[in-house]
Amino acid sequence: MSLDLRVDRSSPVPLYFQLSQQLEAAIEHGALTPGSLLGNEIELAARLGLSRPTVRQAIQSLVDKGLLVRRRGVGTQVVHSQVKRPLELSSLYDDLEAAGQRPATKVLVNTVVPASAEVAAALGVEEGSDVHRVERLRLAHGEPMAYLCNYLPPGLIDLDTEQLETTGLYRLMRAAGITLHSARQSIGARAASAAEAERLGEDEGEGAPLLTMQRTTFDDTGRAVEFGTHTYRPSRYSFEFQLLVRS
Amino acid sequence: MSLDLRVDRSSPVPLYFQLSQQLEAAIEHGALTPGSLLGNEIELAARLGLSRPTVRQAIQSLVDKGLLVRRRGVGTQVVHSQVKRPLELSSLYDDLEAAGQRPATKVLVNTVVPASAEVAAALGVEEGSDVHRVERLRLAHGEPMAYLCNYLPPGLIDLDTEQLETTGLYRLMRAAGITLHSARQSIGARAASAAEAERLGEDEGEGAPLLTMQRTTFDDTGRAVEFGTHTYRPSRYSFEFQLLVRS
DNA sequence: AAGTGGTCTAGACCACGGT
DNA sequence: CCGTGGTCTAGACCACTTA
Repeated sequence: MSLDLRVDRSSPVPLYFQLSQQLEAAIEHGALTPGSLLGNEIELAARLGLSRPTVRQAIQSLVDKGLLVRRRGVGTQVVHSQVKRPLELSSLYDDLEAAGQRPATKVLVNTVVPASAEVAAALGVEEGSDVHRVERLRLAHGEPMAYLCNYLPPGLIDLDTEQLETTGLYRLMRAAGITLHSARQSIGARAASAAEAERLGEDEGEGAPLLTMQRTTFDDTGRAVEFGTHTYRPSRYSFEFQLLVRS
Repeated sequence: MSLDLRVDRSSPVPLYFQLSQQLEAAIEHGALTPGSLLGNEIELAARLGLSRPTVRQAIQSLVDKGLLVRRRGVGTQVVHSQVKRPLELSSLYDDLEAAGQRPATKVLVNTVVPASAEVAAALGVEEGSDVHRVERLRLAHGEPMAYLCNYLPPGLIDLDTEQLETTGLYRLMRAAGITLHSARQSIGARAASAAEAERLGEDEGEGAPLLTMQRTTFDDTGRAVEFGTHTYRPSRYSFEFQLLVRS
């Protein structure tokens, strides 16, 4: 059926990006079915009036996303997949909002404290120097879901309690011009203390299983911009993500 | 210091790959320090006798890995980082081996069973059709660390109990010519049943917190090749990984 | 204004997979 | 053998950052 592809050369959007978006959309809503061939690059380039490298760049970006597979001597195929989106550095707030869970946040603490050894090591600052400390309780449908304790280096961002209650920390950082780049995460589990169980509303009380996550986030210059220790109610939350095999 | 870079045109290894490997090695052992500029692409291309697109391809691959950052009008910098390796589809066996933990495996069950509704949905086979079922206990230093229950579609791979005890499932699949492509994971926590606690040697017994993981793995044609339900002793294991922000 | 990366072209030859 | 993707070249112009 030949797929209606076209590029707009007067647009400021790069040509390869226009093409990759259209291909992705075609895959998304089923115009390109799993397993179907994409047709060779030279023909595709000729049809669109583009050079082969430009077409390759578009296709490669979708291969990197895991939507397409290329095989020498065969061609480029749509992956056969239940595959949807790759793992990304996600915000719990955004995750909940996307799931239609109506997230709410209660800021418990928003202050400046001297950095403990652990926090200093994670953020790359002097032990005992001032860092921001924010403790929040995240609720969904009025039920506690997670307890979030975060540390931030000073002077990076203005931590307004009201803003923290209406949006996520990541969104605030991005709005402050910080380009998030990578994060190191550790996910584990342990038994709750009596105080933790109480805080999260776990009826089981002390000893109830908790899902824990520690994360240090870096901006594009490699500086640590946030260190967080989070605990989740496992009955309410789990981490779901998609991995791609690195080639 | 100018960094001793060179390419071997008689090698079958692609030029861009030779270059990216040398740059990565230079970053790894500190010849290129965090924050340092890489010098402009044109000059680098001229110095190596390569074309600019080839040099760009080398640099881009390191940008994708999170080792370099590019800025228009500024240049290409080494990321400032504690950043090491990106998240990959990992094998518990390989992880443990890399950590010097001397993994051992005890195969508890290796049989063929009719697929339950959950397994059938995950593997994309008919409910009640035959699937392989493997239950293993993974030990490190002689201590139980995880209980692994996996299902595989029939006819994919020869599941030899002896091989399963000496290596990981992923390595067996790769050796059988299966190209792993992506996986969908869910990580959570819950309380152990009495039997589970016993199996993992948790003294706390029933109610002890467990770290749980469910994973469906797909090959490069998008077919599900493995579905697993794993439980880990949280005192012995946690998931550690690095995320990159998708651009 | 100068220098950087971002995009794009129009070719070329090679390696691999299937016939 | 032919067709595919994989790699590579030698240019070009543009957009952005910094001084």
